[in-house]
Amino acid sequence: MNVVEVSKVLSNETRVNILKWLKAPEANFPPHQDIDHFDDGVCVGYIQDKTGLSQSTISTYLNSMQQAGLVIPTRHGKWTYYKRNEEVIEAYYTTLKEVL
Amino acid sequence: MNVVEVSKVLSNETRVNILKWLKAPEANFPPHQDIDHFDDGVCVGYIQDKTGLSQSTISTYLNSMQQAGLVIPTRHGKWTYYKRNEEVIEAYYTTLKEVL
DNA sequence: AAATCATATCTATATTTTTCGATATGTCGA
DNA sequence: TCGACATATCGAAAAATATAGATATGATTT
Repeated sequence: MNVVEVSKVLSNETRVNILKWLKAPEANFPPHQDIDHFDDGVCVGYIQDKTGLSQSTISTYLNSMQQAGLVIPTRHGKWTYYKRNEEVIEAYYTTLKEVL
Repeated sequence: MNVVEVSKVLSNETRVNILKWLKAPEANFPPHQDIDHFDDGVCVGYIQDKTGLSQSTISTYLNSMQQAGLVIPTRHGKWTYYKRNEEVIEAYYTTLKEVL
């Protein structure tokens, strides 16, 4: 976990919101068509709808978040689901507390 | 305390280092000429020396850190001392934990 | 196999951030 | 009050980020 890299992700309102929403997918997103759970997170399209930004922008965001280790992608058919990576998020807190 | 604004500050290695160093000034900086304590933090010149960056860059950094509420400046004669603002740093942790 | 759908990647432009040198401001000492 | 010193601010160039449309890839459906 790289503090600077994670901080870059968090220095954008939309990306912070995505992480926030993914904390409670049932409350923030409609149910998926093919699956009846959010165990692997939420598909890109739903996240895009909620932000109002373009598909490519959201895909880029999610990619940077994945690079930083904050989210984990899982492919289900034609959809990619993204969920939070709680370990890395926790590690960010911990490292900040230690280092800062 | 604004999460995005603070995150922007933390998305730079040098600025993270400055906060780190200011946690233990005695260990990281030489004693000041005019004062024999670090109660108000460390003067800009010492911080600049330690980073190797230009005077104007460090002044800009410290200004952005102050805007974000992370540090508090105090003027002593011709020197400006900067110290950490523990309350805001703590608020950042707390808010992250809640929000994220 | 072709059309369709979801997502990723590429390319390009606009905006923001980084960083510096030059200059301004404020303070002290001669 | 004048020069020297510490810091702040200004203006500019380079680098990074944001964002979108176009296109590519991978999977499903017909």
